[in-house]
Amino acid sequence: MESQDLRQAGLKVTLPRVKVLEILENTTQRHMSAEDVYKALLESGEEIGLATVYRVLTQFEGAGLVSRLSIDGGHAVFELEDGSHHDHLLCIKCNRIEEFVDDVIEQRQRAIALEKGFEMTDHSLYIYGICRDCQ
Amino acid sequence: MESQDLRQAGLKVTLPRVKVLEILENTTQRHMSAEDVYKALLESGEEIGLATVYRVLTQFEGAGLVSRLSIDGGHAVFELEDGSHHDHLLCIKCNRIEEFVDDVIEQRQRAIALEKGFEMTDHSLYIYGICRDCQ
DNA sequence: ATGTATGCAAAACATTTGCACCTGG
DNA sequence: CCAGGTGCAAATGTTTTGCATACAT
Repeated sequence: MESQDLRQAGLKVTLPRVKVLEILENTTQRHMSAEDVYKALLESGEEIGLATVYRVLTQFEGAGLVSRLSIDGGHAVFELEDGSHHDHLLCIKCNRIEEFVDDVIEQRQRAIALEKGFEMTDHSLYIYGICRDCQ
Repeated sequence: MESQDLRQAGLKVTLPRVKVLEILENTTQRHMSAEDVYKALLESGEEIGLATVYRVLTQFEGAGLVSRLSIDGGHAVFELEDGSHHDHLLCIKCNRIEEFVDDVIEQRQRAIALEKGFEMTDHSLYIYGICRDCQ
């Protein structure tokens, strides 16, 4: 139940937060922008402001419930956090997003950070291309 | 000489283009935002509009004279293109940007795209961390 | 009750665009 | 001369914020 997740995350259980979480959990589309979530809310008859959607998603990110991807600069999409780190492949034609995990890359990144004297805190990797269906 | 580079890139040699290119070539700071370039122009006494700086940088990108990096979503910086592909390490404290090349990662990316049926067109990899001097 | 959350409208921000004017070849 | 480039101001799209009101605990 969503209320539990919210309470555990230290967030007060409010209608907008429950509804946004419901949308994220029930969508077939794993990656949604704030606007997408907002539209989905309107479609399910919820009167929630776009500003609130942004606020809620940002809080969810802070609480570790979702993660934010920054696609092509100036457009964020959110995905439910499932604990498993992964990177993304994006189709530049249909905007499909696929996920992948690659231990070799993960390890090399750590090695590079070390070499350069950086304490790695995060990384972002996007592979852009044309997916099977769009070729 | 800058005029040559511009002509070769198929761009008419105009004052704004020459000046922007000069800034990029003479700055110690390899990575500059449009705003940075604009300010540098003002400081060197050039009256060039910010809109023009954006237009020029975009044309330069198209012509392969510079490449555009999209840092943390919604803020682009430009670097002179030197022909060598590389990725970036960013210090989250001092905003320093370092470059690196890693063939293992490059190759793995290609392999992943292939596996997923994507025809890879591009990729972006940023490692975030705290640099030696900021730790 | 009371501190937090929300809605709305307005602001912020980086970037782009329309249009009249200017300029390079 | 004339296509293309520029400056300015206004528009854009996304995200954030101020503030008065509403709500969860």
